[in-house]
Amino acid sequence: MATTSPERFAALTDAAIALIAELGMRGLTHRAVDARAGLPAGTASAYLRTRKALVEAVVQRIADLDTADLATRRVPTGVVEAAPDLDALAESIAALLDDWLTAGRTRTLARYACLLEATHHPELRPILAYGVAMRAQAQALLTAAGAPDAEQRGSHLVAAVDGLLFDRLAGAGSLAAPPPGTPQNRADLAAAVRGLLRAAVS
Amino acid sequence: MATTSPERFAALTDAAIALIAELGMRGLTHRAVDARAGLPAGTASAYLRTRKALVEAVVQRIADLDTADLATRRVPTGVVEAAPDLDALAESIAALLDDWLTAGRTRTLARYACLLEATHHPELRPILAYGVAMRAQAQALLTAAGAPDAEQRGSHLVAAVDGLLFDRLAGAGSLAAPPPGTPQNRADLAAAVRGLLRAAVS
DNA sequence: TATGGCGTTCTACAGACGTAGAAGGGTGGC
DNA sequence: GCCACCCTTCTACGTCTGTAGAACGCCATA
Repeated sequence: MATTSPERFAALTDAAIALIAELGMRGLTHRAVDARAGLPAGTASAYLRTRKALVEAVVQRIADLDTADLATRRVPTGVVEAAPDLDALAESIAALLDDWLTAGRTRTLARYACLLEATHHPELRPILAYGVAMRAQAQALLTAAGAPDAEQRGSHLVAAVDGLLFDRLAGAGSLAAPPPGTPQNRADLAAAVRGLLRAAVS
Repeated sequence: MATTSPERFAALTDAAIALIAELGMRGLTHRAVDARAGLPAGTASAYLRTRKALVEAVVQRIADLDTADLATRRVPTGVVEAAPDLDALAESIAALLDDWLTAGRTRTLARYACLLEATHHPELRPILAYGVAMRAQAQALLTAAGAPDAEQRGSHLVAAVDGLLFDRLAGAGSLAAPPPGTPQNRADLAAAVRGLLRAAVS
């Protein structure tokens, strides 16, 4: 219960996220977190005694960063009106995806690892927060656009966009896809998202 | 090098896949595989001495099962003609997804875990070829349908469909989504896939 | 200056893990 | 009937991991 220094706590969880991204869940150990964070051995164990606590802290941290991230990226103004500017929206979503593939790649990798872990550990459900937020935004958009079945379509839309993200992340389509961070990739992603948006509102 | 009994080998890799699905990559150990397969302790270690070999065998097995699975599910006849029956195709894709969420859930979970693992272990990448096969089919379809940018759109399509699968698997959309295996789920998936197909060919 | 509390750092330990090699046992050739 | 071979099974061992608790040092108070 020695949760006294917030920056120390943040350093630990960030180190844990980096480890998960680099080595997978298997690489997440108390000692590795200490080393990665540059803190004396035993620190992670003192702050988060059990491994469960460690994983839960990671999930909470990712969820917090995600919601903060999504909050700063508001949907472009004028988009949720009756005649939404789908192209502009597609661009901004593509930019988000590209960010999550480059600067935010670490967190994205860790998030998917936790998502998989949450399959058999319901207490990790907070990791789903980003999806919930995105779904809400999508459903609001589709409702405003007057699309039928906004709830269902919004959910499908988010899932499909998530698929694009995972695809680029895992390199499944690496044969033809441009590397993340390049203008081509953003353009390619924007084209894909544009198609998805158009289909959702039609 | 004692790879003598094929059914023993298959039992080991299947047990390994089940373990990954249940406990994640962290649960994949030689001893756990032995126990799960009901074979004497030390068997997995004898067949697949290093952990790397164990993981690679798992990946290979998943890839084999995937390609065998996809080979039996041929695209419905008359679909790749000039006027493809998108609704029928959507139905059959939805059926595949639903199968992979129920009967094939174990393998689906293990596949995503391996996909994530392949991110930092390139030697695992070439073996996970299920996406390649699906992409080829999608691109052939779109080409036949006369869609522009068939290659790019086919890739996006597969990624989006994969997103639907992962979404249902991880329960991200569990708030509103019907449980896998039910007719509602198949119908819901079919609706989503239909939208994606229509957008891809337009 | 002494003292008490509290956050930090270190040490301990049991169990699990990866890996290697020895022991065991059954089968085919001679 | 005997032997050699090879697959299987068992044992060994050094390392890593999770978890606990003791030792330490710092700061505030008296």
